[in-house]
Amino acid sequence: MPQPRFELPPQYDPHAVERRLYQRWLDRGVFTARADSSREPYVIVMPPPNITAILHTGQGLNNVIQDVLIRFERMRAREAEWLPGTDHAGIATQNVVERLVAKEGKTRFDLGRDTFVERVWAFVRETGNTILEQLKMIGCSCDWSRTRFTLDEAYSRAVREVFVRLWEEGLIYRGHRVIHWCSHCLTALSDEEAESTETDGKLYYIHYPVEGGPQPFLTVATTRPETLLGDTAVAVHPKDARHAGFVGKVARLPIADIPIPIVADDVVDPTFGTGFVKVTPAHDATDFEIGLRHKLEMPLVMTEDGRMEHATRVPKPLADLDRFEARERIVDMLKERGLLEKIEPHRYALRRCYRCDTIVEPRLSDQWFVKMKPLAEPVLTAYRAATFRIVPERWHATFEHWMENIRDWNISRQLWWGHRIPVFTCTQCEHRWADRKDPARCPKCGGAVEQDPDVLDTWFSSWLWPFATFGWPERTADLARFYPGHTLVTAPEILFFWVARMLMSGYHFMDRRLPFTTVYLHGTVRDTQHRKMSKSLGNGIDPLDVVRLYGADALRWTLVAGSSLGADVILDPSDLETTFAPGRNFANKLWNIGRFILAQLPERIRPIDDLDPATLSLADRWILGQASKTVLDATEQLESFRLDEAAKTCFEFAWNDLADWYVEAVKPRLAAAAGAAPDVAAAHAVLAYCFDTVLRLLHPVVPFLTEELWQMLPGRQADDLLAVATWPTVPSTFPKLARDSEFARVQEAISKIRAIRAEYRVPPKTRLAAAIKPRSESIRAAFDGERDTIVRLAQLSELQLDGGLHGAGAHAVLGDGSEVFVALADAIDLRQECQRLLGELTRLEQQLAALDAKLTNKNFIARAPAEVVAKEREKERAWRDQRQALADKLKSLGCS
RNA sequence: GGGCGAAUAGCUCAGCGGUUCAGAGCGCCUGCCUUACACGCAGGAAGUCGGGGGUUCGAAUCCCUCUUCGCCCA
Repeated sequence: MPQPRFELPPQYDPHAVERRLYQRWLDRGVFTARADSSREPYVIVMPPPNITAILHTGQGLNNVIQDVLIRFERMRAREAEWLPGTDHAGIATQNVVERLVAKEGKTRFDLGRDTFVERVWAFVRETGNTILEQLKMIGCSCDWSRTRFTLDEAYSRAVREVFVRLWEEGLIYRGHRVIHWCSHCLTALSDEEAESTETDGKLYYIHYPVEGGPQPFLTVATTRPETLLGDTAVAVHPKDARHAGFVGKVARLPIADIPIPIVADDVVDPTFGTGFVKVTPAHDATDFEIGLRHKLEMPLVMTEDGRMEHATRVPKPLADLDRFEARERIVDMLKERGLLEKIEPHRYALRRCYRCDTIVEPRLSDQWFVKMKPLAEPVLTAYRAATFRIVPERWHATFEHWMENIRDWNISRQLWWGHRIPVFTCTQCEHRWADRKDPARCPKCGGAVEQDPDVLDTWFSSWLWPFATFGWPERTADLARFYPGHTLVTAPEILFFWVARMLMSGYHFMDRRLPFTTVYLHGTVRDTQHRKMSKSLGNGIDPLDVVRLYGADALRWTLVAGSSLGADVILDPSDLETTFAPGRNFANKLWNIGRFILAQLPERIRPIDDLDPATLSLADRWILGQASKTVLDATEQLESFRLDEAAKTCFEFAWNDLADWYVEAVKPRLAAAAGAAPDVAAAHAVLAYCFDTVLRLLHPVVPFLTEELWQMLPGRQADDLLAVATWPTVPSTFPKLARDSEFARVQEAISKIRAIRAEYRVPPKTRLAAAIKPRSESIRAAFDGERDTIVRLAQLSELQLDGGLHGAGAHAVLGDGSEVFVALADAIDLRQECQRLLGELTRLEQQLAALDAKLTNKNFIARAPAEVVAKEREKERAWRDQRQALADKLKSLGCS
């Protein structure tokens, strides 16, 4: 026996290979796309994680999916660009650093704006690359040479350019209206950032005394009693007959004791509460509209940090109280005055800050807005014209609905960390304009200028990600080459925040070219109770723990194979062992398949298409056919984003076909390989080809393990890398090799014999004599050709193909009617044997009865497609053969 | 209140009109350390495909409805 070329440990050790291989890929620059390449580009831009983020499983899933796609296309000879980067995350980052500053007993106001911002920069410089480094640990093949940050100088120029252009186009305006305000972050939020959650709250019914009305008081219902201090009217629906007599009268606001008008307005929902609605224009968006229509006062009765404050409206005991304390106090005061009718439980949507979870307060203020309709409409049209698509398709309605009902975007944030809004105001002539450069003087009067103190919403920079990252507004080679991109992979949570806006900015600023052709929305990672994994719930899984325990490939495999297109991924944080066993087990299996095959292969292997088909066994032809099918299926599945199916297709080929059957079947041939018989050369060539092929197919999902094994295949050059090897295709010679499916008969015969052995408890090492009586001469040839395989895999001492064996034994019938006999002598129990065969016969007769009913049904014959009918007839023939064979067996055994 | 999705083996999920179609992985049972792998091999048990109604020659698969759960938008 020749010396094996490798001595490999029986268990795959991911840690030994991952770091080394990743470094090798980096050194060879295989992740770096070239703008001057002649290859067709394939571009993915990574959803930039927050600069402060550390990797969680959801991002792991997101990035592994992207990596599978980019590696697949890279192997398909596309110029693959996967652009990584981070997002400055205004609110989140500022919050993190504020907490650090707080530990020193200070606030950002103590430090002052410039010092604080410098502090954030220092923090970002120190920790900002954490998550990108973590992506390397899980194998992500990003083009690190093009890593971007939304506050990079060049990127900031793009943000400013976009702002100024929109300003010039009249799409940016100053709005005086009620916005969502976070009293913790002290900033305005967009509609999307104020997340609404169903909440169990209370509905308070409050009496407002009325002067000269039909009754001495009216009753309003509210969820926020403390806001009544800001009421400037009570409204009813104009057609509400119950309350018509009140309109035009004056109510007295409880506690504040201020007269307010009773008005009629269409927006009042007469079915809500009592039909009377308190109107608080400065603290409710709907009430603000009512206020405008009725020219009401709009007093703010709260401070920016959520405390009650107003010179005349907020009385002493309430002044300076937090809004929720004030609510309790006001309720008490109303009770004392007999003005609280009742409190009812009430379920309603409450908005919370998406960064700090504080309950958002609607608040009247001045903010910068972007007019969205002109940006959204062309994208909607393009979408309807199928210029790009969303997968899975079910997001269609959600996307359209949001785009159709798009609302203007509040882009100012009262923060310090971010892109300062480039709007300048002259302190003398009050001229106001947006500028690409910081102006020293007012261009109109030469007066001193002041810049708007606010910064832009972070999403106002990330919506430019697909082109600002490539150098826009400069006309760079990168931009020409890598815009527009192809696939955007993200979670549905940010479909509106980010995806829709990128589509709009891309269309608007990049000559009506959308930034990608496909938006792939994947699922959410949840625990076994279907709760989203989160830091606050403590139900997260640290992907790097998984890497340490089981390796990056096991993590990747579990995530990819475990999530079908767009479906949520359920993982058990309390049992990593069970959760990631499939990935670890498969990695180890593949390792061991390699361990065996690599030990068998000589230095020189015949190329697969050099083989003379005449020298191929049935098993050879079968496995090559399975390989072809696997290549075609896996490719098609990856192309249509069904990554889990692609993974499983390869899994089944590697494990069920190659390892369980082919490798076992060729062992005798390999063992007998003293000389260089053509038979052995063929086995080597087929093994090498199949293993090489499946490594290529699996590389996008489990890159480390496959690269490591692939390096060891014979004939590798020193600088060959699987990461840039070509994607398999089916050789043109294969169809005529692969046509034969007769190996399935051999498998079935072996399985039947094994089942008999198990049933009669034959010890594994005991070899039995067996006979097969083939149904036809061609079937006989198949069994004859794989005689050694059957003998080996069924643990036989001999195999006769002409029914030569008689006596006590067990019987079985194959699908095609061929008969199997296993000699068991004393071990046989005739009653058991009869029962078993009778059971099979009964099952078969039931199936046949159902089939007969189908075939005698005139409607079926008439209406079902001819090929379906033909297939059923064929099936019936085979089953009748089986039944006949079984009946004969029963008769010959004397069963009754 | 409107929209979307899910409900299939103990668990996590595939299958979404016709192939013995009721499947996979994990778990479970039986037997095996058969010189690639016990993270393995062989054999096996296990589900009236959430309930009801309909369309069809034929329904886990399409339609309606109900129940439960989840998500999004008011």
